[in-house]
Formats: sequence, C-alpha cells, structure tokens
Amino acid sequence: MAPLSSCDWSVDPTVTFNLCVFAVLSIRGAQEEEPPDAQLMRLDNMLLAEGVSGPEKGGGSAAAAAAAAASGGAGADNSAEHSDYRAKLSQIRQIYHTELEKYEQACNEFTTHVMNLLREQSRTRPISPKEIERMVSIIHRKRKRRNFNKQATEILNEYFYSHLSNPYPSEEAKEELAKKCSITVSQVSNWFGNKRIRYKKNIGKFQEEANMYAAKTAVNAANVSAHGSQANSPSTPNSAGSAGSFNMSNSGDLFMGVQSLNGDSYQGAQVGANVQSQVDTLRHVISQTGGYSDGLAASQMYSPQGINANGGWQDATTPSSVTSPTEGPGSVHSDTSN
DNA sequence: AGCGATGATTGAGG
DNA sequence: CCTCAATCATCGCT
Repeated sequence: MAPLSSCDWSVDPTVTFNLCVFAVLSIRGAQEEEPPDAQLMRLDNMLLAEGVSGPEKGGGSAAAAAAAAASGGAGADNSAEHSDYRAKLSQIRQIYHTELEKYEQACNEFTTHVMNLLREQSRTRPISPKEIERMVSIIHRKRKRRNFNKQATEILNEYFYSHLSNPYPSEEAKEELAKKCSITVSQVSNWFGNKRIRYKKNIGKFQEEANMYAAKTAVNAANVSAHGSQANSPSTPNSAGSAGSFNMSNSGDLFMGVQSLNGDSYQGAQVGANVQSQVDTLRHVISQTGGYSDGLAASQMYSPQGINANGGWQDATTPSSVTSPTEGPGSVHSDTSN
C-alpha cells in the first residue's frame, strides 16, 4: 500500500522503474480496461448500448453521475423527464470522453517517459525491443485482481491433475498454458504455486475436483486416442482449451497418480500405458462417483502418493528451472516482467 | 456485511 | 531464479 508513495523518478532507473509503473497504474483509478473476461465484455457492451461506454464504480465519475442523474430525473413528468435524461446523458458522455482523453494522454506521457528511461538504460545494458514492447503493454494494462475465466481455470486444473505426481510444469509447458489461458507465464507460475500449496494443505477438499478432472482427462484422452477412428469424435467438440491438446505426452503421471492406490502394480508396463491409464482412471472415478465417496476415505485416494512426509512432492526435481530460458533476466513474479 | 475462494506479493531457503 | 509458506487484497456468492 504505502510503499508506492516512495516512488522517485530520479534514482537508479533499474529500481525506480517498476515502482513507477506501479505507482502510476494504481494512482490513476481511471478506466477498467482490457477485460479478457466475458462478464466485463458484457458490461462494456451494456454501457455502450446505453450510450455511455464507460467504467463501473470507483474511478467512474461518469457512472456515478449517471446513477445520480437517473434517480434524480425520475419521478418528473414523462416528456420533461425524457429530455432531461437525454441532456444529462450527453453531459455524462462528454465528461466521460474528456476524462478518457485525459487518461490516455497521461498514459502516453508516462509511456514515453518509460521509454526514455529504457533508452537511457540501454547505454548500460542491452535492451531488446521486445522488452520495451512488454513494458508498454504493462503500462496499458489495468492492475486489479481478477479471477481467471472458467476456461483458463479448467485448462490449468486439467494440467495440474493430470500431472499430479509432479505438478511442476516446465518453462515450455508454462508458456503453452499461458498462451492457452491468455494469461502470463508468471500468472501460471503463481497459479501452480498456489495450487500446490492449497492442494497439499487440504487434499480432502480437492478430492472431488481431482476426480472430476481425472475423469475429464481420461475421457479426453480416450477420445483422442479413440483407436484412430478419426472424425468420429462424439458430440464433444473438445474445444481448443481441453486437455486433449496437451498430447498427454505424460499421461503416465495420471497413470501413476491413480493406480498406485489400488495396489495394482503394472508399474513398469509403459507399453500402452496411455490406454491403461485411461481405463484405470475411469474405473477409479466410477468407483468414486458410483458409491461411497466420503471425504476422509477419499483423501487417501489420489495424489498423496506423490507427496512425501516433508510435504514435498517427492521428486522436487523442478524441471522448470533451466529448461528453456526463452526469457532472460528480469523474470520476476507478477506480470511486471511480462 | 460476512465469508470462503483465489490471484498476487513477500520473505526465507536452496 | 525457483519453490514454499504465510499473508494480503479482492472477488463473488449468500
């Protein structure tokens, strides 16, 4: 909260830089923009249809005024009310647009300032155009937490649960996930970090979810490898976001994750493990959904095998570390670096 | 308003 | 730099 105020535009650019980005972005409470999310799109459309394409609460002076106007104008005579409303609306619209203009101008100013800083920095260290571009895109994005949309969450969950034995996506995988979910790689990292911890903390709570995604993954996999019968995909459109597109290259994870609880032990049988895992998963899920799945018993069913007593994921060999350094230095948390 | 869920941040440890 | 763990801040539902 507070540290933002300590933004100093004249110190070492390297440090100052990010601070300033944050400062400016949070100071201006202007428009909520760039909603990758359907609900916001709807809201935007609504406002558009209303004639005031604008912000919601908070910085939305226009919106507030609109509300005031609406309630104030009500109760009057019909025709008078009408013209009154219209006048106020246009007023609001005007205000909105001037504010918007101001905002954009400030935004541009800041952007050029940032670019100047970057140019300055480029004297001491190499700065790629890509980096500059990224910065600019950061500036133009509103920073406020938003839940990921359903599809993104589904994609992430599918990956998580199908790699339950080692839920550490490589840099590459992260990038792919990020692309699919329309979020940044850092967000993917955050998500997995949170997920791992929260899952581990309360496995029982996630049982249902785990089963659900296991089933889903199994079904998808089954569809994909549906004995080569192409074009026979049943009504499941299997939209771009579904796990199928992950190649299931590693469905062995799912295999391990699920089956070791039955004591079955085709451990080494890698041949056809793909299909085997699907069958297993389905069987498991069926037995779960079909009968007595209760929290306690369930909590032993799934992943625990992957987690050791220390609370680690047994083989914490994090492959993500130095796998494909597409991204050089400066890869921090949060989209600051993206 | 209260509350749980969830995305982001921070600090420690490797 | 990554992960974990704790924590914060906001969302979204009731």
